[in-house]
Amino acid sequence: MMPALRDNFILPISDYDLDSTLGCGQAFGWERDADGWTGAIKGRWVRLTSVCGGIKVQLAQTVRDLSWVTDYLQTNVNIREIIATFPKNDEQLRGAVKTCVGLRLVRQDPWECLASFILSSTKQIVQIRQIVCTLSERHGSSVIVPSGEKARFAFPTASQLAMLSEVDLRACRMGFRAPYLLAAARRTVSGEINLSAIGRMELSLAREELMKLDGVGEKIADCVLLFAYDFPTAFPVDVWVRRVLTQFYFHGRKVNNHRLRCFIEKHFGLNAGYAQQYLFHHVRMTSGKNLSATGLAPIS
DNA sequence: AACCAGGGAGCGT
DNA sequence: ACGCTCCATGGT
Repeated sequence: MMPALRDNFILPISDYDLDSTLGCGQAFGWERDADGWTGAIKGRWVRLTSVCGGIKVQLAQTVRDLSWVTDYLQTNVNIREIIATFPKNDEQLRGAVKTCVGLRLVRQDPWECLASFILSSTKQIVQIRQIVCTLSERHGSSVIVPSGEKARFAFPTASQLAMLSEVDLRACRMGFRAPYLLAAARRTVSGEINLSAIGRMELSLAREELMKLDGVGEKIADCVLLFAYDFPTAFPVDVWVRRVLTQFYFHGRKVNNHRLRCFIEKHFGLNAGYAQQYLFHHVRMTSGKNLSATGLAPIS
């Protein structure tokens, strides 16, 4: 029997915190208001609200198939099973997990994720959001929204960006990242870099492939591998993660990259990427720094 | 008003 | 392998 045509659903799920998941800097196209988050998945308008027992999903049009939403939100993932794969005797990590209950990883579109993270270098979360928003408004396709809702725009496709000029991109306030993004778009369109094929590669090869792109180093490659592709051991190391790793596991002494990667590989296990996300979120929340500029403070 | 944020390229060591 | 500077922008 076919499921009914509906434009709103409740996804029954526990341990899913929308605020930390959509606001923590893994995806940049979501907008928060008083009671929920609005964004677009695969060019379709979506509004998500935390309700008792799950997540309320509102759409602009009726659908039968919700798999594009559940795939994005990864609501089929059993987070307890993931956490159970973390190292048993790591009290520091356990503590981080405890302070971040409900933090999840979502599964993003590879191009949008790659482009967003090319834009992320040396930028704070609010600024990345700002750039993504401007870029989408000016160069992305408009999305069908329910009556009364404000206009929304999908993140521009590689083809949409490839035909622009560096000047057009710089006008979206992305500075020196403009030539990187433009080249990535053009090389994606030309097929020189094949984003679908990357998902089928072995992790280290996929990483090398992404790092062929100008403006994509280890950190950004790992973000794309973790947030867009199914590589649960990808482990992005930014300054925050490096900081928390040296504190927790190296007595605050500095470690070279090689030793750090060796440690990560042998310590965190099958779902290292999730562990990274908990450590990242935890250290940012507890660093004592003013997070108002990061977009995290008003969310939590 | 200088300085900071903070990833990657490109350099020199 | 390591360290340094620059990049563009917006916030403090």
